[in-house]
Amino acid sequence: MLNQIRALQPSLSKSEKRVAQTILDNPRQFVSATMNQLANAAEVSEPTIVRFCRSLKLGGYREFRLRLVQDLASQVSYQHSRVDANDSAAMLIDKVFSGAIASLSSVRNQLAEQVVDDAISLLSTSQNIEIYGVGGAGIVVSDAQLKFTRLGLNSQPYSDPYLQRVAAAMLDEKSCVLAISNSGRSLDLLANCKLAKASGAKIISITTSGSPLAALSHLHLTVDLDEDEDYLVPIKARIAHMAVVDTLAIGLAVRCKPSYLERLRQASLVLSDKFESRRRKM
Amino acid sequence: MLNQIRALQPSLSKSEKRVAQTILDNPRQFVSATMNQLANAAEVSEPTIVRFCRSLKLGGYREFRLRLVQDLASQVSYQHSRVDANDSAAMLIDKVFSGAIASLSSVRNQLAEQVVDDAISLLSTSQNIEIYGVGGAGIVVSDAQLKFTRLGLNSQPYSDPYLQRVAAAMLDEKSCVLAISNSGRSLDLLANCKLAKASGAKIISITTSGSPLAALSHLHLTVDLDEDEDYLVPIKARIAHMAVVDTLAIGLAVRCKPSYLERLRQASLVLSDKFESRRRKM
DNA sequence: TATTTAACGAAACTTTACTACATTATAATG
DNA sequence: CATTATAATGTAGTAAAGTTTCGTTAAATA
Repeated sequence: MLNQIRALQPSLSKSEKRVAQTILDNPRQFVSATMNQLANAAEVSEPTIVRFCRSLKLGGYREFRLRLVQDLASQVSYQHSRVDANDSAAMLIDKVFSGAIASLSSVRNQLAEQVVDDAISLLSTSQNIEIYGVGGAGIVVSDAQLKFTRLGLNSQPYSDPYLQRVAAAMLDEKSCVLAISNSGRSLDLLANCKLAKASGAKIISITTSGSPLAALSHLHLTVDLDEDEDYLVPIKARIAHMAVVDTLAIGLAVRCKPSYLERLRQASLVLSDKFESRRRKM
Repeated sequence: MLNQIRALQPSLSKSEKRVAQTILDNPRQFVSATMNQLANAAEVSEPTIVRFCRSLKLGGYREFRLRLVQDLASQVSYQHSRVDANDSAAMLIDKVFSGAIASLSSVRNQLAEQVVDDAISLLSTSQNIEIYGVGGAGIVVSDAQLKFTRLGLNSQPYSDPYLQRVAAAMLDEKSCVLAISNSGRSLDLLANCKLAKASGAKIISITTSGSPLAALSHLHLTVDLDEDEDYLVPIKARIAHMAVVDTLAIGLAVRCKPSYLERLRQASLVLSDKFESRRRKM
C-alpha cells in the first residue's frame, strides 16, 4: 500500500503528490484521521483526497483508511527513530515497539540454520548445561534456565562471575556452556569461557559476530544489532537473545525429545492450583 | 481486542452480549461495516452499538472499528505459529520470531496511550516503586528493576510471594506497585496486590484485560495474547511485558526527568573497565 | 403492587464522506 | 498572441454515518 503510493507518486498531479508525501512522511498519524484532517495536513481540499484515493484504484477515502490501517498493523515499520522529550505517548509506544520488532526481524535473518541445528543437537546430548551471562544478560540467563528446566534438562544458571569461575573449572567434555552477551567483550565472561573450554566443555555463544566471545566459541549464534541509542535501555538485545534461546528450547522440545512435550503439559498442570479459577497459564 | 470482548461478555447487558457474540462469530465480516450494518446483524439499535463500544472503554464505534481492523490485520501471521516435529531449523526460527513479532505488534495496538501517560506520571511521582510478579514473570520483574535502577528510581523487585507479602504490608500512599502477570490470576500475586492496595499504594498492572488483577488495579496496561501453544514456552508474554516495561522506562527517561539521560550515559561509562577494548555496552 | 432503576430504541442532531459544479491554471492550436 | 480546449483544484451542497437526547419499556427492589 505505502509502496504502491510511492510507486504512483510520480504520475500524480501536484496536489495529489502533496497528499502522497504527507502520508508517507508519517503514515501512523492518519490511521484514525478524517478526510478533513488529512486535507488540512496536506493543504489541499477534500475532493482532492477523494481523487487521490481513486488514483490508487480505491473506492474512496473510507477504503483508503481501511487499507492504511491494515497495512500499518501488519507491516513492520523499520524507521525506529530515537525518542525525544516531546514525543507523545503514542509515538513513544510506537518507537519502542517498532524498534523491538525491527531488531527481531533482523536477527531472524542473521541466524544460521545450520548453527541452530547443531546447537540443538549439542544441547540435547550434553550431560549438563551451564548458562553464563553477566550484567543485563543475567535476565536472559534466568529465562533460559527456566525454559531448560521445564524441558527436564540438567542446567545451571550463573550470572555471578565468581560462581561462574568456580563452575567453569569443574566442567568436563560432556558439558556445554551457553554464553550470552551482547558485546561479547566482558572480561569476566571471556575469562570464564576460556576456562570452561580448557576444562573440555563445548561453548555455544549468543553474541555479536567478530567479538572475542564469538571467536572462542564452538558454535556461534549471531545477534548483531544497531548500537545507536540502545544504551538508553537495552531492550533490543534482551528481546533478541530471548528469542534465540526460545528457538533453541522449542527446537529441543519438538525435535529431539517429543516426550518433552508431555512434560511441558505437566509443568502447566502442576501450577494450576496456584491460580484463580477459569484458567491456568504462565 | 477479541480476547477483551470475550472477557467482558459476561458483564454485558443482553443486547450488548448479542453484539459481542455477533462480532466474535465472524469478526472479519465487520472490518468495513457501518454501525448500521452491525446493528442489523446483531438485531439491535445503533445506540446499543455505541454503548457496547463504550463498555470496551473505547470512544465510540469509529475507534472500535479501528481496533478491530488492527487486530485482525496483525493476526494474519499467527496462523503459522504452531511448530511441529519435522520442521526444519529455518521454519523453527521463522515461527518463533514471527510469533514474537506478531504479538509485539498486536500489543502495540492494544496499549492505551492515556494509561501509559498516567503510568509514567505516577511512577515518576511515587516515592518508592515495588515490582511484583511470580513464576515466569519474575524475569520481567528483574528486567524492570534493572531499568528503573539505571534511571535512579527507588525501586525494589519481589518475585518471591512471601517477601512480596511482607513488603506489601509496609507500603503507604506514596508508594506504587507495578504488578506483572500474564494470566492476572495468580492467587499469591492477587492477595499481595490487595494488601498493597489496602496499605494505600497505587497499583499499576501489566496483564490480561478482564482478569482479577486488572480489575483491582488503578492503572491497567493491557497485554492480551492468544493463548494457544504459548504454554509450550511462553516467550510471547515475556517479550510483550518487557516491551511495555521498556516503554515506561524510556518514557520516564525522556519525559519526566531529562537529567536521567545523563545518568544513563554514566551508567554505561562506569562499566567500561569491565570490557575488552573497542566497545563498552551490556 | 408500587416504585425505582436499568436497558433499549426512536428520533433529532452532528460530523464525515462524497458529488456536482464553478473556477482557475495549463497546454494546445490557429 | 489570442483563443480555445483540457486538466486541476476548490466551493458549496447533499447524502450517509456516527452520536446524543430523551421517552418508553422491561427488570429489579422495596
